[in-house]
Amino acid sequence: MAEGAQTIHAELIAVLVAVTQGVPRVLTLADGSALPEGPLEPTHRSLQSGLRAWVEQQTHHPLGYVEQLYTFADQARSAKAPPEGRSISISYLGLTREAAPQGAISWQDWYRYFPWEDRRGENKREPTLMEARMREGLARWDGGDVTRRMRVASAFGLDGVAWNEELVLARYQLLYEAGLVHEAARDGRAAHGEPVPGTPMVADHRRILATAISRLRAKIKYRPVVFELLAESFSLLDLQRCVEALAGQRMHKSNFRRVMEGQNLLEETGKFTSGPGRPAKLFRFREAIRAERDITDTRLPTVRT
Amino acid sequence: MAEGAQTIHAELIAVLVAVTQGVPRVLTLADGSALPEGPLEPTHRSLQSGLRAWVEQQTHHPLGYVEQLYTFADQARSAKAPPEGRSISISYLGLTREAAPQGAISWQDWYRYFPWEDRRGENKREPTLMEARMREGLARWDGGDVTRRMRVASAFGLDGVAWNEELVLARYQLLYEAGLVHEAARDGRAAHGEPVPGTPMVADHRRILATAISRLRAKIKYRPVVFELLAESFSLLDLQRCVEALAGQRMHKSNFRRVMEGQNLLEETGKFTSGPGRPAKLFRFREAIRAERDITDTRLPTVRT
DNA sequence: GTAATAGTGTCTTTCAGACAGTATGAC
DNA sequence: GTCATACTGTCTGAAAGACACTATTAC
Repeated sequence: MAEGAQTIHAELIAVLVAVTQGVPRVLTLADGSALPEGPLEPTHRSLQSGLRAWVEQQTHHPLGYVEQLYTFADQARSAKAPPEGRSISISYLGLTREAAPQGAISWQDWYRYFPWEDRRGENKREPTLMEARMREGLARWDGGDVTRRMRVASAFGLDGVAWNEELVLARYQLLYEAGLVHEAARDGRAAHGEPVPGTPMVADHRRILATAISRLRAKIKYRPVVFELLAESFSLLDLQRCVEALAGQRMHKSNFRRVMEGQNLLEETGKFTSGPGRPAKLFRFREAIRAERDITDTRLPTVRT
Repeated sequence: MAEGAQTIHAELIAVLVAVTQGVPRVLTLADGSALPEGPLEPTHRSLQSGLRAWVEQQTHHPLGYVEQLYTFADQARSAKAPPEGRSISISYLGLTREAAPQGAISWQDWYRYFPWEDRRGENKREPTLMEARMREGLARWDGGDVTRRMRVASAFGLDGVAWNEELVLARYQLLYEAGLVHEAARDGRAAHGEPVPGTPMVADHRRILATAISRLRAKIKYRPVVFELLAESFSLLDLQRCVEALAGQRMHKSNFRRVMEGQNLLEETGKFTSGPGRPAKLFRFREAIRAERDITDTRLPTVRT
């Protein structure tokens, strides 16, 4: 390979997630149209510490868990980059608790961008209007092509395939290809129907958010990271509601409890909630687990209500 | 964040994996001391296509499956970078079949770098000399500290914890911290015993390789990518040997078959092997699966012999 | 008492893990 | 026949999944 002497511009993009009262939220610019990003500083020792420093300065809140997501450097992204150069964006997923945002940022319900990913309210299973429109557009796009139809069926859980909550990115990608999200029209793609509900974002930020959600939904199943999103002490139902918020699906109470209690991740605080109804035991996360977060296994049930 | 006007140098690092006759192999420079890497070219449309083009030019072999691994940009890495700038390395995992290497590269058994990760020969379970030395060094390092001892136990499967073959990176990291790999001494770390067997690599290449192995061992369990490593048609035992090579563990034959056959990933070719012993049915990978590689679930048994 | 929320007991089905067996080729 | 390799049948125990039940508070 020859000399690579072009000007390169490197940026960090953060997907910061919190869960507040059963709503998964993501930190965005004030109008909710973009994820926060900033250039990589020469003073930063490493990418991760750079991101941590920057986020904590912006939100005045410590960042519990940080994980690298993906690095993008497509030429297509370079429109906003230095004229003769290339822009590299390194995206991160971070877990926190929500705090009053400082400056030109705000917290948004992430299902605002992906309404079809929230299936917690759908017990009766009569397909919603949105679902109907989505299926129709996708059917028009596949046009009978077997491969396309199979991709749609696997991603959206049709034709006898079960819904898999981790396929957030695959679903967004299909909707984009079928021209059913606003970004597709913006990028000059042919539409195969009315755009599906859901707020668009700048550039490929919505795709990055989809990547983050996919990753987080997969991660909580085998690594104890949910706790970064919860308060110091919490009831088992708080924990369940938090997981359900992330997964976009309801779960069986007794199974959830059985699985959580069998793993020795929690310890009782001895305190209880108050208010109407029977008081709930409060738990905390065992301290040792935090240290071995990357090693310790977790399991979660996959049960729908 | 202020203006980030430093000179940035971006490189691609490839971890190319093939499995040949039960040996997982990785592409390295001729002497096996480093992974192949090259600068990101202005002509490359995207990172992935840049890597693909470069690898296929080097190896004269198409690259089946490519996945981004991790992006590094620590200041510590910048020693070899432009004097006043920063170096960003984007690493990729790629799966191929082995071909005669062209130029200054070669294929190496990956267990050459991680002898402790190959547990296929250990039925009788008397700890090897290497294992004994490793435990001794790690015990000296933990020095009775409970947190350290628990990290070691979880990573290496001691004190009643089961061995988890995915924790390749965690194990390497612990050995590094304990000063038991050559890179630790090179970087000026205190040693807590004789270095463990295993060939060192340049800079943090061995850590990158550990990341790749971890990722691949996890991936084959839930996504059908093993097939990128196999010939066009193969027997079930070929498939099993390939998975065992990657996982570093033996598996039960009948369970393996039951699981593979229950998934509708394979189809019979109608042909058979010849040679001594009963001929084996030859299978091929169903073509539809390749298209939905990223969506289709796989399962593998986790069984030790 | 009722309403509301917390928490438990247990049945069924599925499947991972384990082992022992039979089948078909070369010689 | 022996040896070598391919393939199959079936038992067991631990879970996931599903449902119905009891317990403790506020009012």
